Amino acid sequence: MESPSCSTLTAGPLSLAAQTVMAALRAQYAGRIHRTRHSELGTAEKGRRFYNHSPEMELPSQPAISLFQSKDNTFSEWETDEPGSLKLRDYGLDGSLLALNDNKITVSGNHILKIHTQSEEPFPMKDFSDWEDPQAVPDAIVVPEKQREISRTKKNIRLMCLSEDVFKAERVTRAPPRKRWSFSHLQMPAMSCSKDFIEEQKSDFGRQNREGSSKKMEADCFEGKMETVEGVMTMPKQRKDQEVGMSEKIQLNGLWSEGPDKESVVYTKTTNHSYISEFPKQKRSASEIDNQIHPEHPEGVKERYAISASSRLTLALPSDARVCDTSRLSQEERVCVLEEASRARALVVSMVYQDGTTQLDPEQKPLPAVCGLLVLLKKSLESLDLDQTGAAKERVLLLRLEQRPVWVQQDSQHNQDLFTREILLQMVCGMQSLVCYKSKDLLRTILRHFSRDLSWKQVAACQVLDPQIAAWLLDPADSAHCFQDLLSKHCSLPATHTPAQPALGHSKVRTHANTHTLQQHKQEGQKTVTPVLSLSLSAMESHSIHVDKENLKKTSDMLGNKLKQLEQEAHQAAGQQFLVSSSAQLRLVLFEKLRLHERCENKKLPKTVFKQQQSTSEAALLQLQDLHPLPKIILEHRQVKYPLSLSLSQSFISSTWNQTSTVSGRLSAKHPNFQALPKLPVQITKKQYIQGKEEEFVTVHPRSMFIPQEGWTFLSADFCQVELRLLAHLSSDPELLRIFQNPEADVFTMLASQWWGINEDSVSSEDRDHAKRIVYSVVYGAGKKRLSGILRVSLEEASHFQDSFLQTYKEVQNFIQHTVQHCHKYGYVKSIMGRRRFLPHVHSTDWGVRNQAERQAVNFVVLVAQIHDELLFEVEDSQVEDFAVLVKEIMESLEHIDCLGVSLNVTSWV
DNA sequence: GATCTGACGCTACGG
DNA sequence: TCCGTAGCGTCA
Repeated sequence: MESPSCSTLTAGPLSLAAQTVMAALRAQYAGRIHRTRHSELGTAEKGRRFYNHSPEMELPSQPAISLFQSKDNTFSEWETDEPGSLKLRDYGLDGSLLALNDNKITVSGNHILKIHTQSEEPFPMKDFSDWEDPQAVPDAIVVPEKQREISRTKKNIRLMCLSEDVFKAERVTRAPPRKRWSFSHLQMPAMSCSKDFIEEQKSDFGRQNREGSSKKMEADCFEGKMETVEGVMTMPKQRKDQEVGMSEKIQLNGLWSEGPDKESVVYTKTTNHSYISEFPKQKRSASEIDNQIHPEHPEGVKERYAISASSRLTLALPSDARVCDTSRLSQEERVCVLEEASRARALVVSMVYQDGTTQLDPEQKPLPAVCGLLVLLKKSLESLDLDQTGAAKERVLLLRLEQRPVWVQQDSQHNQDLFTREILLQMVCGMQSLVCYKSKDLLRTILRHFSRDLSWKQVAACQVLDPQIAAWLLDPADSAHCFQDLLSKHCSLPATHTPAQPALGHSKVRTHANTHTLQQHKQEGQKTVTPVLSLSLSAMESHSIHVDKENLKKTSDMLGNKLKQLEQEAHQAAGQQFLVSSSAQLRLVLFEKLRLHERCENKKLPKTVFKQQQSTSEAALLQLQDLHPLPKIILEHRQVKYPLSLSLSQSFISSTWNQTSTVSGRLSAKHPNFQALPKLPVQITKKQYIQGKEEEFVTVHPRSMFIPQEGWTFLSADFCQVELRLLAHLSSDPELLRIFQNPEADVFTMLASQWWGINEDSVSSEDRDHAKRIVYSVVYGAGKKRLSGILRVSLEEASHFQDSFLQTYKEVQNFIQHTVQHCHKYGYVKSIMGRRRFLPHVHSTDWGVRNQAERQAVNFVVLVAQIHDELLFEVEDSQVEDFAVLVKEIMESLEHIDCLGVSLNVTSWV
């Protein structure tokens, strides 16, 4: 409100453009695909699902081949089941199907070729007999000549040459998305089969077949919903001499003891006929439920392939005149549509998932596979009549993102794919704005879809406008959970936009800003970051980092041993058995059995936050460690335990980055949280019980578990003490500024050396880290008690340190006071980049609550770093030097923003 | 009886 | 009575 950019934006009513964009999204939301709920299905449909095919349906070659390929979340096509056959699937890091055990499989990159044998045996033993040794699998795979031929003529399909590229079990174990069992290092995917299907096979299907009926059935195998199936197979209690193929072998290997899930597929072998299994009883996925029976029988093989998820999707689409299924357009019409797209002012997009939901629906826990995009071609940003009469004028395109086997594609289908590409390129490389809720997911999908033909660099100029981010910018603390929330929160009709609702106004304003050009975005720094960032994030998520599995195995074994040893020591010291990792049990031992707290009355031991019990935290144990050997053992145990708990089971990992989850404007990462990997190496004493041997120290670097690909190098660059520099700038404290004038100086090292009275050179990284924490805690208002706890000094000393710190840096204190005052006055604080945080609690009458808000205020203003201060790149060896210089230049150039009073120093190393 | 779930405690990380 | 992220483990 006080800044010029804001006042111009907030003063006026909601702009037409903003309203239009939101209306567009709302209209799209209204036109979402209807789903049939589970409860709406007749009971007869609940247990089975099948599709009808014409009798003349033939597979393209003998033996039949089907290609499974998906770069989205899961695979998109399911092949007709042979009677009673069972399928084991596995999914890759990106959710793509890696393997399907139906008799014989082979894997190549993202492509899966499945080869049916015409065997009568559902599970010919020979095919799986070698799976115990994954290396031997290729021998079991037969690739007929004919299929090799196909692979050679159709460039899109790469058939892995078995003799050259050995099928390794590791390929199968790559990045299991969810829980699964392990089979030595081969992890088992899940199996699915429908009981009803089998039974129908026996009765209906068999009879009809004999009668020459045109019906042929296909089992629904929980398409695209692995989690319902995965890890849910219960194994038969049969004799092992009854051949049940691979699954049985697993059981024989004792792996299923880990706990089959009763609720899911139960698999049994009966003596007289085939296998019986049941559907999961509860966890029916939306896609199972939504799959509709196709009302018409498509004819012929090529059509047969068209009955995939997206065609079912089309059937489920409401008869919305605006939706234009691009697959049904003629070539001429496509040209027209392309024209129209290029003329559009903005493209409003949302992804359609395989179960018929879209990005605008509430998010499901496991995201279904993407099978299409809805693209609204906005002709103008001014028209507001979208919901009413003008609705039909603006086209909504439905683009399918599935991939079909090349050999079943007709020319028209091929053309359609080209067309889809064209539109997508228009979207990401074109001049018009791209509006998308959760744009990161969209960009990631597109990048994956075109993994070979499109680099993230090509879409770098893409102008994505994301309402989710816009809403978050307005009120980071209260982010809407789904699009509908967002709509109801910010986008009620313009009439509700009253001056009494400043927050509402803001959101619309931001949306407004989003619909405008980047120049306007530049008025507030964060807006320029927004679109670019979601692109970067999607690129980051598409990239995975290798895990050094050998190293990992070695160290985790070592840590495991150490852990056991420490456990024993702890039990000895305590004089009883107890669960070392349980803080509750430890509390009993420390404070009820040993009563250690009574022996340190002069020190106040920390309490737990909620229950005000004796804490067993590090701070508490440190105070107790001189009284008894146990605390020390526990401390070491925890030190060892943590890195072990982070053990990864994958060869490649890639985090999910969330831009909108934090109130502070930073990024957060999940699965794994790369940001929280221990930075410092952990030193572990490896005691040798063999006489005459010295104690051995082993250092574990958790971050060394990640290795660059061959020929590439990690390049890390970070800002030096951004926050403290920022504090210096904000407070204009002469002392602090003086320190930063020396580019070589490391503040924390200096402080540490002063504090402990040692030479700067002998300050260890731990000392430095310690000093860092102290400085920040003092600056951000830690109490004297807290400080004495951190420093392990008396209250007086801590108090003295605090006073002297604030005396030395007087302006810092002024700055803190000023910030608090500002917060009291306006109810919010603003960071250097213009981001606001509202802190209603500053007006609280509760002293504690108010103080907390005040601390948060100070913290927030300085917590400006949008991203953490370190950037990690994976760079080709040959370019490392040049790249390092470039990165340093770019990062240091940021100091010009807002005429920062201090220079930003960037260090980089390889 | 096995399994799931949410609250809580603690520990990393970042600043 | 520094703050704010994620993640793991225990326990009811």
